[in-house]
Amino acid sequence: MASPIHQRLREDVLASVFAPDEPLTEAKLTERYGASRTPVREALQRLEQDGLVERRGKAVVVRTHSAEEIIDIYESRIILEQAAAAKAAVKATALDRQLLTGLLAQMQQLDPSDGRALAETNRAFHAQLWRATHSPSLIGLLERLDQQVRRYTLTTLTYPGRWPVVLADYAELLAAIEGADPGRAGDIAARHMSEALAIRLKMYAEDPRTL
Amino acid sequence: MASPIHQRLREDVLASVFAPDEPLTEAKLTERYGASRTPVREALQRLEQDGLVERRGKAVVVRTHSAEEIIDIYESRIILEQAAAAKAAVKATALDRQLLTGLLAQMQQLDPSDGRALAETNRAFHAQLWRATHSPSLIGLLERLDQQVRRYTLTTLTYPGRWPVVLADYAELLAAIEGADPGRAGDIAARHMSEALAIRLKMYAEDPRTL
DNA sequence: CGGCATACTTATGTATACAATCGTGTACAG
DNA sequence: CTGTACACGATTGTATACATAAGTATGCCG
Repeated sequence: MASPIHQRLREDVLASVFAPDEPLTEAKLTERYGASRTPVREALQRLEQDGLVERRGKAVVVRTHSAEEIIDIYESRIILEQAAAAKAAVKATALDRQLLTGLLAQMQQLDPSDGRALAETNRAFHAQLWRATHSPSLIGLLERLDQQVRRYTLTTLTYPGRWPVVLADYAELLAAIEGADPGRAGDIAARHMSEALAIRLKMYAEDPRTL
Repeated sequence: MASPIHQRLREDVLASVFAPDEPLTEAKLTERYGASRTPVREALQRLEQDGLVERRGKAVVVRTHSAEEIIDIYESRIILEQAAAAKAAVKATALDRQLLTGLLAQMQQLDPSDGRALAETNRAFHAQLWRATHSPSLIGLLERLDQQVRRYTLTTLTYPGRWPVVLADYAELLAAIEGADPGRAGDIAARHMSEALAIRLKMYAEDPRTL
């Protein structure tokens, strides 16, 4: 499986290639990706199940989220990230810790204005933290939630003054994991995600279009 | 959408109609459900994404879980059920509480040996509790986890002495929700699910085939 | 002039034909 | 007798033709 057009369409949706109300007709995608309707339909179905697109009437459009929905997803994610951090503190192997340390070092050398690089490495750090739980179900749930808001997450990292705090949080989190302290690791993760939500809310209040 | 054969196939998989290593060939399903390959393939893909079937080499088979995997899923579910109960204590409407009360009353009048009825109403109770959170993301995550182990959950409820404890837990949980006490509601839910996991582990130790 | 019915256009839902691939069995060689 | 290579069969992946239904525009009637 893992049809190439499935991934290409996903990337395009996440990269906001399509307007929020632009109908993703099978004919259009067929031409765009040079495949027939069958694999296109398959890709659309998968993205629909992932919550990245939705059927509106007959047409399929990229799914947008209201402010309430994004808050809701964030709140669920706070819970899962807390649980993941706590579990990682118990289950992480030496390799996991090494990889996390390396990623943090990488992040510390980035240009804080390069939003794209920030988002990319930040995501890699989170993904590695999830893997460090060695819990397939947790990883699956977190990936699912992350995907649904990935189109929006770029913005919080470039919020004035945010990036240094992120780095400090991660350093503290790693220390808690090194110390095998699940309670502290969970608290840090929960606080970190709560702050991210708070920033998002503030940004929304300042300019509702940032959604 | 909501193809009827998708639901039928799902029900059959959950009802263990197919052997764990029986290949679900499209030809066979085509004949069984009287549809062509296209909708059958669609159904298979959806079930695959739901984690109910998996591709083994070329064939698709119903997914089985090792003891470790089931424990892992339970542990994630403990976290989510705790969060859901806590949130329900805050967000539940009068209607939600009424529905939960009604379901509990129903459960108290069931024959404790009728495993099928127990499982059914128990599931309805959980589902209503999830809805009482009014959190689409939480509901989605819990539904996802539940589906993956639904084939196994029947058994814990009929474990000797378990059912009365379940009813007592639910009554206590409802009281916490009525009292709008999220901490207590979460604790009860977490304890309840932990006990369910413990029972499953005990059953597995007594007879590994119960998986 | 406005609303509703109806025909038409366009997109999706379904079936089937064709292509490619994977697994398997068999035959041959070492 | 065993390991490997090759060929065949079965099953899935892809393309396309056909059926159906939803959305839309137009024209007629009120």
